[in-house]
Amino acid sequence: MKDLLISGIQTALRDIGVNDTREIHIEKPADEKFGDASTNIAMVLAKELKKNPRQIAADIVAKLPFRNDAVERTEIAGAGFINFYFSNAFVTNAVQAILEQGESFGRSSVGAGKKALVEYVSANPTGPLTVGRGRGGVLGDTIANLLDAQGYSVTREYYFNNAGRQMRILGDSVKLRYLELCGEKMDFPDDYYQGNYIKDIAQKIFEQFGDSKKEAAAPYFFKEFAEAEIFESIKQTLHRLGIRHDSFFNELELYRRDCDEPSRNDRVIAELDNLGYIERKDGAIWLKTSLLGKKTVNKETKEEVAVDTVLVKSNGEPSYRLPDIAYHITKYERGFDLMVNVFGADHIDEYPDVLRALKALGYDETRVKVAINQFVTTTVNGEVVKMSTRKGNADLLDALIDDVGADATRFFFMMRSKESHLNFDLELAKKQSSDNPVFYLQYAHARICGIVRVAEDTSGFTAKASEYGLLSVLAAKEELELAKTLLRFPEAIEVAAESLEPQKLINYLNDVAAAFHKFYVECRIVGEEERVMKSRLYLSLATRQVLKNGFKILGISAPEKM
RNA sequence: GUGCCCGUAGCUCAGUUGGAUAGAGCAUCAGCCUUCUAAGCUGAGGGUCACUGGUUCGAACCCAGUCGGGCACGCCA
Repeated sequence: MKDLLISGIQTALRDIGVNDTREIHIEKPADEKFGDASTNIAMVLAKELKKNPRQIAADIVAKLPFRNDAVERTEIAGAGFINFYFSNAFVTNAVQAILEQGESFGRSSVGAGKKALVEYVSANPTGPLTVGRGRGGVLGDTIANLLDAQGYSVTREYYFNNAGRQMRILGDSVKLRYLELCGEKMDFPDDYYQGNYIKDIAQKIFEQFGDSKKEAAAPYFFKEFAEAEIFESIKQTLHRLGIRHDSFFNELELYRRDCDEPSRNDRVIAELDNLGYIERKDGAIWLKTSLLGKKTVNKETKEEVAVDTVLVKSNGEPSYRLPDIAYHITKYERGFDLMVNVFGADHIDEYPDVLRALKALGYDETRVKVAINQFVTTTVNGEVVKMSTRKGNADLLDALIDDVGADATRFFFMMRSKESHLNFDLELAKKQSSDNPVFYLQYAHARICGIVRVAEDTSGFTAKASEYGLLSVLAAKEELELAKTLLRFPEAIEVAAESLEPQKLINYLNDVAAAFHKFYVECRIVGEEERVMKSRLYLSLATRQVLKNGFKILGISAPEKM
């Protein structure tokens, strides 16, 4: 529809002598009395044509080429808006198309033939997932679903590191707890992992091996045992939320040297060196981000200074930025056209360095999109609970799912814009289980299922494609309003996918549910004259289809009874 | 101090990328079930869109500055 309007306006513009390919903005007016769609093109042109915008609007309208009957009438209003009113026939025909397309309604082919990689969760296996991680996981999973709906071939990836200092501390923490179980009294350092899960893992080892591991002959035994346990629990938690990954990328891959071949990390250094972006100083290897536009301000002098970034520490170990760069290169090599990274606000300073390096190496860095989500503040009875895996008082994602269920958990994480801090009151979420916002949407779906069941039982209704034409009977205000809302679904997905904001899809589905509930209250279905009843049943079925398709993308269930 | 994010109704937040009278949920108040699910619908009250300037036909949205909150600023990841 939008395309039809735009091409029509372009034709009209040509006819009145405005010849350019400017973007024509079409929007849905806030107030229904201003029609179903409107454009501000006349006001945009007013300045350069030096004419009254209303006059320009009149000129355009006079030349609009709509020969078919999709647009019933066109009006000029306000300062020069051109408002379009769709015909009922156009709207009801489009609803028929929803029923015909079924599960594929809303899907698009704009990403067809393109490969997208979405990286999310990517927590190192040092402990159970926290509530904060859950938000990124849910957002990533849904963004992947959105891109899939846009036609992309999507790979979901989890990037992790099972080496390094953090993992050593993990192994040592488990070992200490284990030795305690073996009856040895010892101090447990503050900077070790304090969580109860450490004790649980130690207990498991003790039950399995008794005190036979006391001497810790294999230095990595505790670390590896703990890693396997924790990874399993992370996957289990993700599974409860319907989050899955197609591939797990181990950071160690980037360090591996096969038969004296340089590692991927080595190659990044060598290539950057060739390009003159490497400097060796103080025993470390630096990326000269000073040449790539990185600046900061000196605290004392308040002058802007260019700064460099360490890639390899003086002890010979790469800093995390080097493997990050190498990792991204594997994404390009694997042929991805779009790479989305979902991570928390604490990584906000990291990715610009990576992008700078990629650009310097000749990669198109605009193919990388970063979706930063702000933190989740968890409160209990109004008091903020701070999260820290190390401290062990973390509010665990699993506990949250136990409390409010998977649907509500997913929904809460997505219902706020990802740039906003999410205020998740655990007590409230528990209590709210009956008037939780997710139920507003699901209730609409369940209601439709109820109506259809009654229609089947009382009048032997079964949906038949040959009867879809009865939708043309629809005429009531609430019916048409609902129908028009349903038609916006493909655009809602597109906007949500492009902005990487699942929340925009939720807002749209809220409109659908609201429009349906209003329709339900005003328009009886079962018991009405047959043609009316059926037209309303088909409208309801189309609504159910849109809700169902939307829920699938959001990863929440579509209950038939509530 | 520097960078990013946020500041909109009593509370939690939307606001279609600069449009028409700024919206929803919760909370408060007043209505709607002998008929398909009242987890719903209708209405009322509630606003200096943090503040000050600027840009223009037009600003919650863009620019500059100020105030307040969060996060990050390491040869940790």
